Amino acid sequence: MNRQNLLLNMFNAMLDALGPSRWWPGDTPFEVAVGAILTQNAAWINVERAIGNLKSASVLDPETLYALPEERLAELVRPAGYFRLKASRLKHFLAFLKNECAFNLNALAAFEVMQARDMLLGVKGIGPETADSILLYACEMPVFVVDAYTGRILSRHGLIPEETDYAELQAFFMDILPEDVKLFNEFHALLVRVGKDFCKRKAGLCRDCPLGSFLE
DNA sequence: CACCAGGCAAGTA
DNA sequence: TACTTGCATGGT
Repeated sequence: MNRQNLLLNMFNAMLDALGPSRWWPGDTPFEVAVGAILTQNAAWINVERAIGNLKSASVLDPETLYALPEERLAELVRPAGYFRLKASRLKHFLAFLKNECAFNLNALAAFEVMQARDMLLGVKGIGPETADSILLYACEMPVFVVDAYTGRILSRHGLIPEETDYAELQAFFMDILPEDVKLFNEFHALLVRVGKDFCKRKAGLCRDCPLGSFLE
């Protein structure tokens, strides 16, 4: 079986088992981007609380959040953890949005994907996964998002070495798959769902994985 | 109680 | 370059 069919079969196995995902959760591209920063090393349920706080306070839009004092912002995003750090990162991102995008993420659509990616990576607090999540899920640009689950699932099924880094993992998908936003979106969403429900850090908690018989 | 969750940057050697 | 550490809340 060649590598492309391997990946597509893997995708279909997850899709058959779990159904389509309708991702990323968020009402607007800006909310998606904020969620991408808040979810760094945090449980999504806690990010939902933080976003709920921002909505309740009616501050979840670029201009209002830019003007909000950082201490007040930190207070609102507290449930997401690392709250002072994340308030600072959101402020860096908001300054970028104001200065480079006229407060509108759609401005990134004017650039090539990798150029937009480099711009985001220049923001302090935005690393590869956060940048790619914003590009794919908020801007609908074709980059494959890698996360902790991606490497864990692939290495546990013997497809890659455990120490494979972000760029290599991303290339593993992007060198093979067609450049398709919908495919990249659903593929990553399914990997996260499989990761959450079946592929915990402890290898023992890996029963009934949709990919369990995938490579037998 | 210990461990974990959709990372990232800064410091050390 | 390759490791290590700080950042923090809330669920299991």
